[in-house]
Amino acid sequence: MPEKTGKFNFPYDPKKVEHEIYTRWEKSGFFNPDNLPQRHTEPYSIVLPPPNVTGTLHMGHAAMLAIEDILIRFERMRGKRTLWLPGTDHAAIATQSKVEEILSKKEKTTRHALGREAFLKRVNEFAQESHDTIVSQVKKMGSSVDWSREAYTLDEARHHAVYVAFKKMYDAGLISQGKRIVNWDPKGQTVISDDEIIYMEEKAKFYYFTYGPFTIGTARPETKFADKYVVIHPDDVRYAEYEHGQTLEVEWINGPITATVIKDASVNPEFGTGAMTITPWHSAVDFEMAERHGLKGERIIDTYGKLLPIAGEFTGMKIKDAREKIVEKLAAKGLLVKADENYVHNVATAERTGAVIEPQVMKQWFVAVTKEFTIPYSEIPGILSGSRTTLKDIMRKAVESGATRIMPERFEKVYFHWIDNLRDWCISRQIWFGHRIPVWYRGNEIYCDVIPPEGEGWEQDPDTLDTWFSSGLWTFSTLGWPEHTKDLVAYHPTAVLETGYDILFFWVARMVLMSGFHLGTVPFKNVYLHGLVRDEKGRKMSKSLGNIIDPVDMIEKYGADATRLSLIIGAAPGNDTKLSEERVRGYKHFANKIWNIARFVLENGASADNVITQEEDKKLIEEFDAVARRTTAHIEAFRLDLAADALYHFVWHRFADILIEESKPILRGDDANAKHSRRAALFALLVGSLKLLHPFMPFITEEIYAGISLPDKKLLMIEEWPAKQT
RNA sequence: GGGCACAUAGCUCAGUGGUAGAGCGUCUCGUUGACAUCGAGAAGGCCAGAGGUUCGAUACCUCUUGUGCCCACCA
Repeated sequence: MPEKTGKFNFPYDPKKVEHEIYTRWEKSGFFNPDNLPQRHTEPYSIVLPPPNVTGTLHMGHAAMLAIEDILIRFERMRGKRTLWLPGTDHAAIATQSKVEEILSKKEKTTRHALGREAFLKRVNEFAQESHDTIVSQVKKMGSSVDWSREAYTLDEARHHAVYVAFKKMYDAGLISQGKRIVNWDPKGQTVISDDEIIYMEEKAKFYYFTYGPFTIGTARPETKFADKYVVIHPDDVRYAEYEHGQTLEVEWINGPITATVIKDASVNPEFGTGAMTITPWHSAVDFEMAERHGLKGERIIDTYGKLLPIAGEFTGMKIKDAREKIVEKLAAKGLLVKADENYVHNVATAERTGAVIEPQVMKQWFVAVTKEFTIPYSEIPGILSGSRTTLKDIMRKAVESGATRIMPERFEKVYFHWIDNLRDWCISRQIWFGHRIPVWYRGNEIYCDVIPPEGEGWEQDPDTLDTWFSSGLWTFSTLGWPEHTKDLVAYHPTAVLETGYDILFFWVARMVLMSGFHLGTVPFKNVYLHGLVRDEKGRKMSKSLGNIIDPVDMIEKYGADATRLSLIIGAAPGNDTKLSEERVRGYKHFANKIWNIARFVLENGASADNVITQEEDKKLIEEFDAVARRTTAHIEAFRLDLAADALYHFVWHRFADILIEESKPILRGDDANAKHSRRAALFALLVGSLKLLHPFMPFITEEIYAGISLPDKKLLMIEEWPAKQT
């Protein structure tokens, strides 16, 4: 009877072993590439997309951690000097609004009541708590990140990098202050960028008013007080009798005004009556039109969404309340022609606060994306060192040239399309949590530098930077830039940036911009975009739907390995994944299967002492080698889903169901040679399978491997990958 | 308005120029020595529709329909 190896007699219990295994890995020091054995030479790096310190990790984060850990563990076993650099993101506006929400709900107070300093203390406390939770969750997933290099977008080193970056771009003339029309969030009391806007479909009333000889259409009567320009298309025959620049006396909301006729080709003659009035201060399109013709605009709405004194009797009213009243007044004056009740349009809302965006003309800081500058050094194909270029050009060429490859490829088109429509990036925010803008004022003097100016009377700009400004530097600020560090030389550009397709523009493009400008290189060679993790019905997971599956719950119940596999198999790059608890449970079964394979093989006396002598056993090894090569090819092609699926199939339905079953009679038979050889084959298959499975299921494979006796055995995480070439 | 995808077994999805695969589910049978967190087997698909290219198309091209997403936004 075969000897019983006690350890394998019990069902596999991930909960018992996972924490201990992670500690073993951490203690080994091998997460840090500096400690890897000599065979690990060629650097390979991934920076972890830093989770926001706004709370806890969700399944999307878990998928990200699983994918990146697979790539890192795979390359580490292949002998690369792997660095996976972790960190967290202060997430400026997201974190600030979260804390403000807590303050208003639980303590009935506001940030203004607390004051800047006290409020920031609260935010930092909150951020610290979130950080600690996130770190523990990252560990639970088995992520082999180098904690010794952990970074935070708001820590000292990153703060320095942000200031240096700002200063350099300021000096190059790419960052400047400008009075332009911006997206004002009246609830958040800050400006936000174009990308932070969500358009919501809304049914509204569309009014037609008499405006002198014209009938004009509008959905926003409350902005019309200062409308002194009536715009028509130059070729519109209905209005041919009116000249561009002609003035007319018209009766309007608060009495007669002088209106000027403007002819502009951007007017759509098909829409409404083909005649409109414009409000340059509160509409981006109107603002541009006004700029074209040198028209004056007036401010009508304040930063709280209330009407200014220009509104006369309506002064101080909220725009929503004022709307009906103004229509009533116009109707009373006989100027209302009709109202269309079924007008559907898209209204811009703020991503964070949900408030309706009120365009305003304000002085803000911008990054110029189409302004030419001389790039001192460039490795980006198509952009020569010392040549004139633009940030937009850098972003385009980086991907166009193939220096950065986006997967799946279809997102490259999306990326180009976005770049073509890109406007200057507004980077100042009127919030407190974040990197304060490194600019100081004294009277008419302005000073920009990494260190504050000397002398009396200087006031620092109260605004902070868009969170994506600091995350744009992430691939190199984490490696010690602006210092010319060893890490920076070895690990930049990084190998892969793996993230959700939803932040392609926010983040990926900004990193390309920043790395291109500051280093003259791309930030990463590959962009791997994963999909969203949805529930089993394909809905987004959300609190209100109550369909959130918590990764920590799944790990507690089924183990990290099963959780990882459920997020990998069936998840092609860029495609959304549907996850259900059933699936996770299914992969727990698979973990148990692996456990029992090991138990069978080891209990039947297989060990490193056996030698393969039989022809059919050699064939088994060949079969395994083919599986190893196929797995390797899939991972190299970033098809982790296919790699994992192929392994799952081989291990369960080939190794367990067929090879082991066929081995039983041999192992119980009388042919000593056959028995010996088959033991060797099963042993080789077991050890090989553990290696192939390790990147996907690191815990159980490491645990089984620990129970096997082998000469020169190391931790499985640094053992050699079975397939040398594909 | 512009663009990008997707449509394959009940469900979730692979796939390839040579008339289809997996997992889960369903059904039947089996099994006290690796594992019931199991095994063997079965049923189940005009590969969305139409046309074209080809000796041959689920796969390549065009159109149609349906679904999802992104961008822009017209007062």
